[in-house]
Amino acid sequence: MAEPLAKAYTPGSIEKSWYERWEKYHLFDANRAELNPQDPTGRRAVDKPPFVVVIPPPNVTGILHIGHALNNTIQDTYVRLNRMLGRESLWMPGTDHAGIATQTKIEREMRAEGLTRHDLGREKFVERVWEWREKYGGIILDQLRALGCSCDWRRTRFTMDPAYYDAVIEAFVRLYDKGLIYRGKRIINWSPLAQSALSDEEVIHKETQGKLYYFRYPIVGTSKDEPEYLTIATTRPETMLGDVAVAVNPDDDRYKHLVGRTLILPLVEREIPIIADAYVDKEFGTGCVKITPAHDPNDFEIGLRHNLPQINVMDPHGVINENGGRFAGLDRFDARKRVVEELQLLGLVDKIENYTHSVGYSERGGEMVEPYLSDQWFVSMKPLAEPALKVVDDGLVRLHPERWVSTYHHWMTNIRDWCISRQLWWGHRIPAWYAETGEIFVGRNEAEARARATAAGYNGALVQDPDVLDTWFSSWLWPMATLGWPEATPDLIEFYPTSLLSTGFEIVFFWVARMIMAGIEFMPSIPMKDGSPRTELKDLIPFRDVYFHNIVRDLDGRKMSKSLGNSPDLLELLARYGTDAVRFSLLYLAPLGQDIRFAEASCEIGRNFANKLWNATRFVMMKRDEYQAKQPNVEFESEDTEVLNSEDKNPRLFKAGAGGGYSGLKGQPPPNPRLEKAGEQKSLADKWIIGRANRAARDIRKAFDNYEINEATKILYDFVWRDFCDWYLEIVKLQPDSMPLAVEILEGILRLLHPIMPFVTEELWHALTGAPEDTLLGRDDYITPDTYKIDDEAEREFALVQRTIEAARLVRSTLNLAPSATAAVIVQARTEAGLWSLQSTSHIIERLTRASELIVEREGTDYSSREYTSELVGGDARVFVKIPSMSGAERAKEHERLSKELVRVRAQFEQVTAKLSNDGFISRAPEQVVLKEREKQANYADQIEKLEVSLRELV
RNA sequence: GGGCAUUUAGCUCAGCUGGUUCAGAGCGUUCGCCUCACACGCGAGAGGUCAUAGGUUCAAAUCCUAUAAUGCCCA
Repeated sequence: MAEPLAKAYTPGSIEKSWYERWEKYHLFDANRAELNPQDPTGRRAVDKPPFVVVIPPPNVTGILHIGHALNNTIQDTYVRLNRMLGRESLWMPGTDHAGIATQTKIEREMRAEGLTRHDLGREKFVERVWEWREKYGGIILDQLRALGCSCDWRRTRFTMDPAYYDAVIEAFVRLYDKGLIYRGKRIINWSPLAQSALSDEEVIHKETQGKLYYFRYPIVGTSKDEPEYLTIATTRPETMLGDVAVAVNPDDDRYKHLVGRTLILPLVEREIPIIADAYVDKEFGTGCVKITPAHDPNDFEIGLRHNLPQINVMDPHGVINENGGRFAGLDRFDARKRVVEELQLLGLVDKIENYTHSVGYSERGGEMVEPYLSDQWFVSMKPLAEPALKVVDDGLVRLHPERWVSTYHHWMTNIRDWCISRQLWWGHRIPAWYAETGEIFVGRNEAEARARATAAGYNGALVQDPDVLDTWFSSWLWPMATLGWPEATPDLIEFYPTSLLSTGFEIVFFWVARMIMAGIEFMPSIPMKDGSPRTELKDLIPFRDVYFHNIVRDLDGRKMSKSLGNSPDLLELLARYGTDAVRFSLLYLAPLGQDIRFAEASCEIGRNFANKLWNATRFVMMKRDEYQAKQPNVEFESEDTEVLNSEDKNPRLFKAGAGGGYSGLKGQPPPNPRLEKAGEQKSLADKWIIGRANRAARDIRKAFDNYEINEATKILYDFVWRDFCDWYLEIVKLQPDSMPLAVEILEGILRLLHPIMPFVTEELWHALTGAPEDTLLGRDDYITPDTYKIDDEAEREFALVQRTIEAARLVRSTLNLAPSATAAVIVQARTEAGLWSLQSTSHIIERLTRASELIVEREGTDYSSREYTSELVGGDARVFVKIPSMSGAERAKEHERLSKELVRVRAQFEQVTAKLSNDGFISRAPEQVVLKEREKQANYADQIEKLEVSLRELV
């Protein structure tokens, strides 16, 4: 006999010990069948495709926040669900090296010691980063364990692992050799703080209150009747030092005639041309735009079109350089002031207006980003984007929610080249070597670069590019490289493409789109399982389904973030409420495509639910033991039996997938002594709960399939709490022979819940079934619904019983009857079928309405009187409760209640009557609907009559 | 400026394909209860002009149009 359970659920110790056992018995280990026939899990489904998820690699410097908790709970739920469905399930964990974030963190640490990275030198610095990562890099993975994540930890990968490093270099070399990677001078987003380029995606544009300055540039050689100046407008005065032209719109009649003339650039005294370019907006400012190719991306493009020079006036620290003449040495913001001041002295400032415009800031450091001309490496995106767009358009890769497809489409068709070089030391060093001649040789290592140089006839010195690659240039290979790419490893062949990617939509372009491109570009070199070439897009894509999870906000709608300080300490939250509770609560609150408003107290939903489940199990176990003591012929056993495996001998009422499982019940349930219908073995309540259980199981699967995770969670919550606990367990107290069924339903509930609440369900399942320690629910079968057992008729019939009981309770409550007090109850059914339902459950009604005596009969006698008060059960039944000692005050209260009801019913009667007197309705609405309305009308009329009698008699 | 989404009870949100006694759940709140699993609980109640204005329809929380507010993405 099992140990009695504690009165309340305390998660702490249970969680730790179960996680250890799951690892001990290899629950999380995914294995390739043909490679490992002696699989320790002893369960292999070669006939089903594997289920694979790669974790969005958390940043090594990070700690788990609430958004991670949600995303990883979603992944774990799907992985565990599919594992229980018998698919070989792999959840690949790992972290990325987060170039900028990590380097910044270490440098900050060093600053405290008075050191810079240059004091250490590149090699020593990188060594120090590695030391840091050995020490702290695993923290976030341990936190994922605390969350219950069932990752295959043996396979944990890091983007700087030697093999992964090589994969990144391999990808670079292949793209370079194909001509898809090039080096060039471009305007990039420069962070003066990080001293590095940032990709477009790392820059956040914010509306910023600035000024619009109007400057006059003197025109060269003006005649008397011409204006002396051309006035331009700019938000960044300091860049005028690098101006090389002023552009006007070719259709602008105001300036048409000036095109081809020249201006004197004030302060610098450089003569620059007036050009015409369609880019210029006639309406903006004065219609004249200064052109600074080295400091503005649009100007850069115009400069190229017009063969203009590029004059860079700033150094990497944002300080004006020698090209700025006497302004050299000034910080960019000081230079701005000085330029304006000097122009004012010259009388060349026309006006200065307040102006709100969009300015780029670094996502990471928050500093203002400088558009900056420099030598960088780029990936040509157009050729990669095309097929990556197609696979989403064609539905080979499905996005959830689907509306992201159009956003994806828009981005992919307007894609710009990807700047992949970063001026950092921590990361994958660009495998390019420069010759003294200026030639570039790219190779997988120095030897290869040297060989290529030699082949090209160069034998001099080679110097490697000092820069590293963008972190995303490594993580875009994540689904492939974690499985072994570029080698055709068995893992890669078995588990690629993966099944599901769950991530936040804010990185759809950083990461999701690029992984799709990488898969299509690089996977053709990996053969299929049967050795044939991999050619079809469906085999090249990195994943089938992409789920964009919700953003977690606080109750004020602000995004939870470290900087705002509104994000709860997750580990503390897990400790306080229990991991299962937090997981359940997050999923319960997470509708598809909507943000979550989360407060710590939201975790009470899950905590209370876990406790409810715990107590339901505790109760069922107690009752089962009692029942067993009285029914020695029915054995509850912990061992699985062949009987349960055979559908013919014992069709289970609510059954786990393929293998049966542990209901703790051996043999057939005994015949139920309360037979309601000839030939029927099960009571109405039994048929009802079986139907409800199978309905829930069906709807849950459907919800999971549609990524309506919160829907699945709600169905479970309602079924367990409302149907099973509120009703069925109360009934089991009254019909003990339903005990075996209750055990079976509960056992199924634990299975259904396990992917969401793995700890408590595993614990309770073992307590309930007595399964041995190494037999894990997490590896057992999920519930396969039998839709034919969904019993609409039983649900209708039982609903009448429920509503009848509720009606009686309402009367009792209105009259302040203590729960312990009993009263005589008369239940009248309107139809024969209703009568049967109510009679067959009279033992239930009697108890749950606290009836001292109960009469169930057909409608007829109206008992309304000073002793009897009544409540209508819709139009289907009526309940009388006998209160012989009703006081005047109580009668008044009851009178008020019934009067209100009468008002309500009359209003409904009016409404239906109005509808039915509408000729349009009668003639155009479907016959069924009209009939139903007529029925309603008759019903309401009847109810009105009854209420009127009741009210009269009550006085 | 372009696009997407949201607006239903005090709060957080369901309500799918127009018609189910359609206006719901949880939290909060009010009343009564330690009713032999659970006070992290049980029973009962109060509480909403479904953002606004039009339209389609026999019939609109639901479909269409416009407007407003809020949020996000892109420029």
